[in-house]
Amino acid sequence: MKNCFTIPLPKTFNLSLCLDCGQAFRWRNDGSKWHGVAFGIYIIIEQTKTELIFYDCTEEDFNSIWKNYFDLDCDYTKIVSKYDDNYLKQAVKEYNGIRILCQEPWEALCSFIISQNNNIPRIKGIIERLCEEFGEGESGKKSFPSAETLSKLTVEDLSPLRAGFRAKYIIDAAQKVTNGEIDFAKIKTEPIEYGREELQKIKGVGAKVAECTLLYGFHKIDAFPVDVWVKRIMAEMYPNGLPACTKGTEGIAQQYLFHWRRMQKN
DNA sequence: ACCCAGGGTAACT
DNA sequence: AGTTACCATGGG
Repeated sequence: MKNCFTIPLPKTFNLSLCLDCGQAFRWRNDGSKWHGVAFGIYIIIEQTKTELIFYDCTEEDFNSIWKNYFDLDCDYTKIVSKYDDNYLKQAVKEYNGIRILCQEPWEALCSFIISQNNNIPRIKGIIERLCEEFGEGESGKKSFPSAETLSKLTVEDLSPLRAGFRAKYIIDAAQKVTNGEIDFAKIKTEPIEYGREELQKIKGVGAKVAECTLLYGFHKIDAFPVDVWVKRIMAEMYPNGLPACTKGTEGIAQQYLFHWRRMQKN
């Protein structure tokens, strides 16, 4: 039995906001604790006033997975302190501690293919069924199914997911990733424009899904996904574009604005 | 019954 | 090059 691993609470960090702001879809909360799976590892995490507790977690697992997953080497305090306009300041004031998680590229790609013309509760349901049906491990703790696994399936095989017209897109993405048509290693190292072009070769991947994949799966924090909420934000608040203080970190500004706008009624 | 959801595609002007 | 119907599904 592993022990738990505890670290002092990082600055500009809020566990609930990181896990439930619409960037990752496999986390559930149970009182003050959050549980979920990333990189094939099941974990329970709790944030207290002063600490972050990783249950059943070794220091090795923390260093090799969770430290990176929560982007703990990035100084978000420095980034958000640059915000010099009232909307961004307000979003950070209300939702301080959102970070861009470093998810697995395939999980991010597949998840945001599922997200198209869909809502977050339903996205979570489809992904949960996807993992239960085709992932590996104990029920409730299963890994996200690999592209290789899904590449061998048919649209009919995916019918239990109730993913609708997105099922064929999932299969096409899995095949292109598995047969090397899409090269994740190169997308990671090349400038963002390369990933934009490559990812959109997948059926059902347009500009927005590509942008989400680059932001959440490849940690390209200058990616700027524009969904219906961000579209509203840009029309209502930034008709002349994002303020200059977000240059190079547009994806982080996007996450604060997206969550802030989505949480307010109307 | 109608509208919307972290959109994209194909078929139109 | 810029619009528009349509795509499955489920909640409000």
